[in-house]
Amino acid sequence: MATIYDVSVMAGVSLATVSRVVNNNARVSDKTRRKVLAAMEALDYRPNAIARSLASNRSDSVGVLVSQLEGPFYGPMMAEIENVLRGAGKHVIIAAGHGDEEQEKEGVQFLLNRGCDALILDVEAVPDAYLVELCQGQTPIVLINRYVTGIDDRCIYLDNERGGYLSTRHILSLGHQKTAYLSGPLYKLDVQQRIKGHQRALEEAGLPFDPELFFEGDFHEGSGRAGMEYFLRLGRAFSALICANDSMASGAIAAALEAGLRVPEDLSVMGYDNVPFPAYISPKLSTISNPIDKMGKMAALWVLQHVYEKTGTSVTGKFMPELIVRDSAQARD
Amino acid sequence: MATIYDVSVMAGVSLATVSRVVNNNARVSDKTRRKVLAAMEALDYRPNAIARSLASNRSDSVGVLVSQLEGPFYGPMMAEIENVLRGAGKHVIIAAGHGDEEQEKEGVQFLLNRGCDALILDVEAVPDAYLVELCQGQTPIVLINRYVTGIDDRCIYLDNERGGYLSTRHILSLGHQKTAYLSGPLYKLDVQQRIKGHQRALEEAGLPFDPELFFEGDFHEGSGRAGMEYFLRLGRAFSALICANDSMASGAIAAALEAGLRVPEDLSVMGYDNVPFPAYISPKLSTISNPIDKMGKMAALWVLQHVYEKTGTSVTGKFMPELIVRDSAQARD
DNA sequence: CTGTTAGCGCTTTCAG
DNA sequence: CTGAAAGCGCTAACAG
Repeated sequence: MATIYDVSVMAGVSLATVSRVVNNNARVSDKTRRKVLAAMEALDYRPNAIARSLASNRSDSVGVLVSQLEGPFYGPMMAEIENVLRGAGKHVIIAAGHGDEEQEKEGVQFLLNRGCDALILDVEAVPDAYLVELCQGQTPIVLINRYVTGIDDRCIYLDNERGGYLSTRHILSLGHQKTAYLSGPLYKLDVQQRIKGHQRALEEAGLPFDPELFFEGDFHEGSGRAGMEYFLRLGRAFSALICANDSMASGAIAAALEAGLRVPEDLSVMGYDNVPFPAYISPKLSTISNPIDKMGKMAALWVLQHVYEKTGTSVTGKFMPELIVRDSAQARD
Repeated sequence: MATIYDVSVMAGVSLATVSRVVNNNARVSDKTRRKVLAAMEALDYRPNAIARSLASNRSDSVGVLVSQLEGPFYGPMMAEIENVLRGAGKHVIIAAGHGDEEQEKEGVQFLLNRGCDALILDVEAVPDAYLVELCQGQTPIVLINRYVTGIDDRCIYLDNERGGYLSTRHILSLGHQKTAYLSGPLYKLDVQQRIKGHQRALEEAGLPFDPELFFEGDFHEGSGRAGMEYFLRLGRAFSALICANDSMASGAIAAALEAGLRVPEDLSVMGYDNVPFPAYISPKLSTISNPIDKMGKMAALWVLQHVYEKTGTSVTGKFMPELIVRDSAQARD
């Protein structure tokens, strides 16, 4: 691999001059530039990113930490981040936190040690205080999918209370009175907020919240099945099931169908997140939009503006969910 | 940020000694080691990965290039790679190639310049020759989802001809005579192989391949819809649709249902890939397993063995697809 | 406009 | 077992 030194020798100039033409950040005479470019070409010179980082203390790369790589949720987000950043000549280093505090912290350290110019974090297990402290550090941080007071300006998040409210209000407006709720892990803030919205809609309609018709799942299909089976065993009547995400809704529907229920004729089901797949299969899932991809894009734009000083559209932190009516929920007869 | 120098001063030893205890690769007296560890602790010292890479010419990170970040397909693969590597203290840098030759090459360059110790590539647009040359270079390469003669030992791939064969044979064994084929992009090798397998099954059954009942999609749901609509407009009779992946199968089923067809009563549909979602919704998709996650794991193991010299299970390159019978295809009445 | 010269933080011979 | 010292490839003052 040719180094900057090889190029400088071949072009008959100094290291510094080669560096200047590579970085295109200082005046170089046209003639010299041409000589250098020719040498670079001849030697197939590629600047060593590592050395450059060490010397300049920036890496033209931003770190992204997501809780998981698989599943339908984070893909679109990562794709958008990568898109925006790649367009600006920056690169993305991805790590996974697996929803575990230790692993999340480790991932952050890894990205920091690798000299990322900024971090985009989707973390759920670390405490707020840790994040506040992190924001004090040298490396700029953006939080996605989480709201932390004190560092509001670094947060890009969905109004989950509203999402929960919209979902339940839709069900109630269809005439359902008895509803079951299939929740995500209760320690997660967004889960709590979705429940809050659910309860607000109930209250507004003068309906009680029934803690028995409530099941705490883990956001995966399997726990959707488990939840449905639990509700069925309970033997309590309910005509609608409100789920905290689409994956669990899918699992629940599968279990319901297997138990001989028709969806939506016998049971209406609401999802949440508007993940791509369920829209394509029967019954199409009614759900709440969660523009996670747009949030990813926004995070990337924030980084571009604040770290790389590109100007552009202004960045907004709070996103609004929307009701998406399809076929899995219908009016109660 | 504390540097190795700060630690050496505080511990009253030389840089070299600190380096030795950090890397744990040379004998250091217990007493010295303790002093150093204490100093590291006190200063909250974190080795700078960039500097370490520059000096040692290895980065403890491996680059992964996938064609796309979104979609249900690559998530599980990346997750497995990350899992295996993280378990060995290595890290993953992910880039996307978007199925475009320029972007794929750029991505490879990026990963190379970042000093990755090895590359795991899922590329589709670059020519074989490029890959062969790449394998000549310093950085070890593993190819996933692609077979290139000459570098067989670097390839981890699925027997797609067999997958195509299994899918079609299943349909024919159910008594279907008229089948339509919804293909992926024809320039892709695996697509061509799936078609080959399809044709072999047809031939074996003494049935002709009908080029009219053939549609080239792009592997996304939208083209599944488009394909179905195309076949419907054609007005030709067929009782089964064989798809080159699950996403297109989902789209096709959606379009079929909207057109008033029942699946599988009026139309049997086969998918390919065994992506998570379609299993959970009605009708559950019959498909061909594509153990992409296992292939990812295998690639990571290869790297562990060949690059980091960890021993372990032996690595096999060729994976066999399996038929997964669910509900979207049934016997013709 | 161009060259010289210190480093960036760490690893790695080579002596001792 | 430990220390001194020479880089890894590049950037960024500072002179000229």
